Amino acid sequence: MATEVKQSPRERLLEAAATLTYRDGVGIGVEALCKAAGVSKRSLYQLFESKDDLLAASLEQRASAFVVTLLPAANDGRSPRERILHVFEQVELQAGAPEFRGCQYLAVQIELKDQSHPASQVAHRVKGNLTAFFRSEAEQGGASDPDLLARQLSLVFDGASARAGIGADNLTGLIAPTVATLLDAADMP
Amino acid sequence: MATEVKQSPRERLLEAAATLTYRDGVGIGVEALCKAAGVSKRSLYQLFESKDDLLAASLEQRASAFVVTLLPAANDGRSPRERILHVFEQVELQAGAPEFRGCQYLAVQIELKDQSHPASQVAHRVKGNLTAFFRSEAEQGGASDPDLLARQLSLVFDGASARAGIGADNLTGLIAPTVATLLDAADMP
DNA sequence: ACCTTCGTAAACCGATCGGTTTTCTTTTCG
DNA sequence: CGAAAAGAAAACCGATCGGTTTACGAAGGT
Repeated sequence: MATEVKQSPRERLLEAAATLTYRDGVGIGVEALCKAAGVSKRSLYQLFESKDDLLAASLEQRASAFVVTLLPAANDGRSPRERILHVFEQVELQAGAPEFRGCQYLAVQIELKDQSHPASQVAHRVKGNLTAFFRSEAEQGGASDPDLLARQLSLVFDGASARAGIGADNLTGLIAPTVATLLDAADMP
Repeated sequence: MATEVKQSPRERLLEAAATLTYRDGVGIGVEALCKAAGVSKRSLYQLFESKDDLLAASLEQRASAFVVTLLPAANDGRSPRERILHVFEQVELQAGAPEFRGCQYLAVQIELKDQSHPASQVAHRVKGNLTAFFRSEAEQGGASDPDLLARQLSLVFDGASARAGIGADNLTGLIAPTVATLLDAADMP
């Protein structure tokens, strides 16, 4: 039983917004968004309050895909250390793709420069969730300072995806040893 | 003897471009730039080819201030380890300022999303210079893998300033132990 | 004093911005 | 089938974009 093959205008708009905003930035015009989604501007403004609202909603929807792609399954048999390393393996994997441009949640916040923008707040929450995941695993794994380790891992996550996104580093042979060093220093087996 | 107290239109434009672009993003209009600089659009386009050219030139000029602020003096008596730590102390210091928005060179590259843009290329070079500084100090300090260490430190630099810039972390108690851990792991005394 | 140079202010250009409205076609459902 | 709702296409709105041009005032050197 397949899920609907046909996407609703709403779904097409959300997908187009996520894709084009990621590629071209939040400055992308609504005209281009509508064209890519095959949806009229009229429909857009019936479904969403504004372009900002659409952007926030598209980030919100992508959040689930974001965690599904990066995070390990809820209770696989692996150790917290392995589960943390899994996240960074995924990052390195994604960074290999030619269209990779870094973490979209970080990019949106940097581009908007307005913490009160609805899309910025969604991005802030998503990033907070990732840090919370790291902290939870750190506690589970008996890290000496779970909070510090979670912040360090988040820092590496953002630094790595940002530098890969701007072409400053290709990450090969970089993330794994860095994360391992931090985990070791936190006495996390 | 003081340098000219009066700034030329060129200098005022470069400063306004750096300041306003950092605060509002590269999407800032030329009208606003001219107004802030107290310079007419006519003069702008006599002094610079285009807005993109002005942006690139302003980043170029700020590059020297960037290194002067962050990097230690050429041959102070300190050890490479201390000289590296000095950079991160400066970052943590800057991040405390309320108007801090992260590294402007990273922000410009993320906002432009175009590696061939003249301003992106300036930013790329500046970032490369910082990595080169780290590598040079790492070699001087006898790090086991100077190239790896330099990439790790650049990653921490960008991750830290980005996360501080978007308000995801205030960096207190984070950078120093992280950098120390990486230096230790590289056997750099 | 004169003329040239430099620079500001402001009008102007076509294009595009986010957003609204009108018109016409397609779909849906009783 | 026929009415009603949905949606696409496109004209339209005022504002603003990057960039050009015109017109006029304030210097500067001789």
